[in-house]
Amino acid sequence: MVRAPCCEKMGLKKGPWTPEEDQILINYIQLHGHGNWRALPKQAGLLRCGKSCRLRWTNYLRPDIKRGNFTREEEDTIINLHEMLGNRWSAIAARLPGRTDNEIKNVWHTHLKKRLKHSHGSNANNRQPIDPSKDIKREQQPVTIYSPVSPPQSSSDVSTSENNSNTNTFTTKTETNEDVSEIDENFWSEVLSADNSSMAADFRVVGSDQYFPSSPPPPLPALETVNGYGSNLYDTDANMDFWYIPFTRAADLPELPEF
DNA sequence: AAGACGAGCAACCGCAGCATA
DNA sequence: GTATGCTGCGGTTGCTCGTCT
Repeated sequence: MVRAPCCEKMGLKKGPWTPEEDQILINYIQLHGHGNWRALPKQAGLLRCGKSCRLRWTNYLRPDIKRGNFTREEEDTIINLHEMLGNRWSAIAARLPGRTDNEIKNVWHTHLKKRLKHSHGSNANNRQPIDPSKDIKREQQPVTIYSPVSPPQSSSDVSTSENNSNTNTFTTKTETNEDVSEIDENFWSEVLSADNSSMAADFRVVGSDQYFPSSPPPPLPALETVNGYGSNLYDTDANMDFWYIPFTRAADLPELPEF
């Protein structure tokens, strides 16, 4: 089996895009969309392969791309999601509006890996707090309870309190990279039937994101204290039919280590 | 001032997965 | 069931620019 000739051998251009090429691509996609990437360059009059066009569009020219430095919150989100998903950059990018998988990958390799290394020494894969400034004992982290059945509509609907060491913890399976765990049907009724104070006693943030099959809830306000990471409380996953909440009802979690 | 070096980032490469014939 | 084509993804490369010596 002979591999198809690469762009260069086909007389197609490689390397950095010129502003003129960018404009041609933008104009074409605005007029016709990008149904077939392979056919696009020919139809648009570009001496590029379809792959190159797609990459240029998705990573740079798309109108919803957010340019500029990553905020601390975005970096924390990436670290958090990477811990959960691994090198699934596109899945991570799906939760960071305006950021591309390529950009996130670059940021990870250039900034975040180093940051993690400095935070935890050589063991970058453990589950200890990421930022030294957030290096607080789990028992001191604020507790935040949300009901995915009826998501809170404002920050006043959120129950937050300081945790205590006598937590009677409900738990569920820790999320793996690939699986979506099933939540037993009693779970959310337990949550909903609990008043705020008992919820604070029953649940705690354990520093792990959790997916819950559900329809996407309405947007929530960002809460700076949640999970110590300052991220939104939940986010939708563009590719999957569920959403996640950055706390875990931790049924089968192992004993949390003391720090 | 200039060369060496390293960081950051855009772009490329190759593979896997999916759809279709 | 198999071959083929297309797209998307993750790993990697190499260019550019800033900093250091």
